[in-house]
Amino acid sequence: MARPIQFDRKDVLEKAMHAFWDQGYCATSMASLVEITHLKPGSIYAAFDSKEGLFLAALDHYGKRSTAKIEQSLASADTPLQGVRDHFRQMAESAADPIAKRSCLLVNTALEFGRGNPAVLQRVNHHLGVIESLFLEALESAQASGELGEDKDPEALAAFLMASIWGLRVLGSTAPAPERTRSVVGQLLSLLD
Amino acid sequence: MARPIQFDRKDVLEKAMHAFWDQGYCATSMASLVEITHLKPGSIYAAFDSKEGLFLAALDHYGKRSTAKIEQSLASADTPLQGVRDHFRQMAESAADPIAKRSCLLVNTALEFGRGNPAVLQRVNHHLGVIESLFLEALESAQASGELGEDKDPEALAAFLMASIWGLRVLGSTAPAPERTRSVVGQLLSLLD
DNA sequence: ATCCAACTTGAACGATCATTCAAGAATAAT
DNA sequence: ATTATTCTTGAATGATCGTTCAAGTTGGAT
Repeated sequence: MARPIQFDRKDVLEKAMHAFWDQGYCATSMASLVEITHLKPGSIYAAFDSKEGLFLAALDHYGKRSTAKIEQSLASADTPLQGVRDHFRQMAESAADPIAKRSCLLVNTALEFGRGNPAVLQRVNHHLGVIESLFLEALESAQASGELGEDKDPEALAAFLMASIWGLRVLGSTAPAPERTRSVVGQLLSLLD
Repeated sequence: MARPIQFDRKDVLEKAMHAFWDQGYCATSMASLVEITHLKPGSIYAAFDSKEGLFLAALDHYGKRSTAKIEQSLASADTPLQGVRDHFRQMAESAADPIAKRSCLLVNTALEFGRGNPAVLQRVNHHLGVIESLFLEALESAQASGELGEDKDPEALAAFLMASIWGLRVLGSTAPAPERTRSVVGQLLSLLD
């Protein structure tokens, strides 16, 4: 029995996410968020409590977005292992595209906040954990079907794949050479054979 | 024929480096740098021009420090390939130690500055390039002596090792489990066999 | 039609930001 | 001892930071 919210929350989160992704948490000012979201300060604070609140919401938005993309890669492949390969090849290609976003917001956040902010780090670890479990699931399924050798350790491989993703993301923001990224992906995927 | 500088430049750079390493460039205020270095604002600006100038100097200090450490690992090993292995094992152990510094200042910097600041990114890429060339040298030397198989590609492996370092550094700042890091290192080193 | 709770607005807040600068202190050369 | 030059000091600068709030606006409930 009152005035309903005027803005589209998803749209605002998407815009805020890109701002934080591009510039980092600290370097993204409230003034720029006001400009980007076309909201006034009061509306932002009413909806998200604080700059950190808005950031956490944007982080969750990013997390869901990322896991959905991976789930799609895995689901649309012929076999589980092929899905994993597809996702990494796709990552290598997008790293070559200058328009595609650099690095990974989760990684950026983990590094920017250090051990300083438990609430933020817990959220980051949660999303990273979900992603890793998707890979682990695929690897275990591949092993069950005989696609992945019995001598392989799915858990160790999943952890390794996560570390590789992070490395690739950093690689993408330093060396823009496409063949370089493809070469690294080729190396790491050879561990799945 | 004038008053000489009173402070030890290396000492100041070391302190500033740790501050930037811990908190990032943006989150490290001039006020905190004044406190940490025990210099007054005027002295800092006289010696380093600006906050960014001090940061670049601290970044170079970090770069030299890092390359020296790797050179030592490689030089003190029995064989080139063993030196590479030693360095990664050592990295896995230090990642398990909560006292050891998290992540890598070069990577943090690359991610924090994005494509925004060419001067900073160029410096980061330079230091990363030096480190990669050290690994490449070791791998080529190993191949020449027959320690590394002729079927391996030293350049691709060196690029892969760099990506792995970055992944490990991120891993260290998210999941503190030591056996996890050791497992990842084991996986990636198996590519050298 | 009226009312009231919720949302929106935009100016204003004190705090902190990086930076400057004039005055004081210290040294090397004369 | 004097001078010339540089470094050090610490208060002050304007800008920008995240945040608040009182006034204005809107729309569902009665």
